[in-house]
Amino acid sequence: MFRPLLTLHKNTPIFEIERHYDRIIQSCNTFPFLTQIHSLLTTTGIINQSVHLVARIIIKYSDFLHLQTARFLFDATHHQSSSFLSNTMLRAYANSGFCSDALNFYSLIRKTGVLPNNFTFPFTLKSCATNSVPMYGKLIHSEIIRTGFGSDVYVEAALVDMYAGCGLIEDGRQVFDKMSKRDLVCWTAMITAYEQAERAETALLLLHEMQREGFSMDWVTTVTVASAVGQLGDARNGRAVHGYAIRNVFLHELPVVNSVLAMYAKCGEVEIAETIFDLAKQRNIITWNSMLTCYTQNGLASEALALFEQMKVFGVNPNEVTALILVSACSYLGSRKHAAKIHDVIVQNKIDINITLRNAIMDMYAKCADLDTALGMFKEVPVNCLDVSSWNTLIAGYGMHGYGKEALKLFNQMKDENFQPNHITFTSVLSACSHSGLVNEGKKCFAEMEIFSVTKEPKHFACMVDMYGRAGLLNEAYEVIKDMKSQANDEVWGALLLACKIHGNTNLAEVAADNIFHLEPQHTGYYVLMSNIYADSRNWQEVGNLRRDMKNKGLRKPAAVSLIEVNNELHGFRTGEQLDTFTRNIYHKVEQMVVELKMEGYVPDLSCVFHDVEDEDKQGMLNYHGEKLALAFGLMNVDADLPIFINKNLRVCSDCHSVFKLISGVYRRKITVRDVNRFHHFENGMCSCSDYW
DNA sequence: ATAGGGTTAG
Repeated sequence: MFRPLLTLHKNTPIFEIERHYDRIIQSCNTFPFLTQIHSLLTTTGIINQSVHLVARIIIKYSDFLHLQTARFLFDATHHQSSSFLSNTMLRAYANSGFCSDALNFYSLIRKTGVLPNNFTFPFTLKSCATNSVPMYGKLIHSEIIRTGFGSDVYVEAALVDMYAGCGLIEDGRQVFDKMSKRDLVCWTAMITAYEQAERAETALLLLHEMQREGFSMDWVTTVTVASAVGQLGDARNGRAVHGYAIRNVFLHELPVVNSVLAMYAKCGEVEIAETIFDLAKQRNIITWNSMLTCYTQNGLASEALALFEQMKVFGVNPNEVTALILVSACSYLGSRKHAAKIHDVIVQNKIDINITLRNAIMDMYAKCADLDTALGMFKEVPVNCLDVSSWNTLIAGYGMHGYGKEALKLFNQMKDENFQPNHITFTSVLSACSHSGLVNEGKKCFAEMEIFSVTKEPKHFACMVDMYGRAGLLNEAYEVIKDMKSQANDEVWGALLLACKIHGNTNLAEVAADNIFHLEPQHTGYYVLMSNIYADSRNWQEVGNLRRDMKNKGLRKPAAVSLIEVNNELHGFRTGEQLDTFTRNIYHKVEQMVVELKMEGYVPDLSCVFHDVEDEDKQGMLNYHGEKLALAFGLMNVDADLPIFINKNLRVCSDCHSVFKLISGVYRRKITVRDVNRFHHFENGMCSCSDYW
């Protein structure tokens, strides 16, 4: 409890009384305690003598997010016309995120004739920035000029930040350029503006300009610069920033640790990120989320989920960002068990499921082959609470499972509900049509893009090429590319290349490959595809040439991983894994499987083996493809009446595809395989993709 | 007796 009033003498000067209560208010840590002090000061009449104490209490109320109580106090005082107290009220609103209240309050005090000063504007501008209300911001800007505060550095920095927050960087830049004297904060504000607008190069150019002017980065600047470098994904530059942070002892600041960690994550330097995480003296939720993101973005979703377990051990509660990261990790893994668990975590921790998170969860279920749950979540939401992404998610979900008709139905329903389809909607619809062989419907949708004034991007053309390719209409596919007004990218040519592989057209394939290798000389997948096409036509010389080409460029086929969940545990299989007793059993099972299938008419597709070896070895290598190992493991361990679900990070090879089809017939098993592009549902010797993928 | 630039997710 605080010292009773009695100990203060009746004649104590007001400044001492102020100092006394000032300390008490500052150290006050509960809301009821604060109201007690408040009423004490009211009954003793002290509050009417001290604007200072009123301000203190207002700020303290806002710390407890009791803005209404703060406002009552403001309205009840006799000092309403003081600029200082109005600024305090404004600050209370602005700093606790009540931005519209702040702006309303600003209008009010302007109307009642309180004079704004150089302190008033930064608070107001901050509210405009976080609220992103450019109209209002510009209005305030003109008032700043009119009232003569246009060349105060604080006000100018706040203006730059306000314009940036409203997405009007150029207006911010104009303010910045006109400044007569710039300090480090202004420079940082401008650099941050570019960084936030994803213009990292410009941000770094401005940084160099700043350094030429003789300023060096402080820790706040370092945070922004690390973000910019992360955007560019340049690991060498990243190490330079990290080094700078170490030399200047900035790593004591948690935001610096977090931004450097996130930077390495974006540069693909998982191990350095891990070291930084391990060595961090303190961690907050952002540190944990950044590390989770690092794993998820670098294809290490299992590590992310394992780290989340750690996080629980440390007693750190997940927030809505954590939820999004975990959901996306699980989408990648395609694990139903984790999907249910993560959904549960979200509910248990009372994380607000806003529409963005809800869409992500629906996407997760779709990618875990659980469309029903996704659809159920969709239907739970009133139509006016959905957004375009909700529709897109479900349309894409149907599409990747090969339910083209349902995807189209949703698309139509979406239009009936007056939602404006965007570029992603059309990508989803077109790819749904293509996955289901709905050529005419696809053509119609493609034409519809103009009606909704959605610009046709390469990815949309790629869908069209894919659609014609699937139908065997290679000329039409080629025409689509020729008709493109913009230049075709590797994605578009890649779709044509795939069509050529499936329909065995080596000549057109060479045209496509030629273009691709010019556009994307580093992309391994296309070399593999083209080399398979040559192998199909028994052109071993060209196969050899391509392989040498790849070797010279230092390209390697990325490691294929197949995941399968058995008894609530996730197992990963890589092609040709080392033999131990565990895998030896599985290899044995595969061989046994192959023998049985051969009796059913299975002929191994040796062209699927990339290596230039004897056919007998090829057969061996084929057998040890990760998805076959996973399947064998599944057959051995999953109950006969349950479906088998395998998730692969690359395309399924055509030999594995035939094996899966045969197994589904001979062993009467339902098998679902998710590859990079889509789902394959195998049943009764057939696949939902109709052998085109 | 008050102020401006800051990190994760999409």
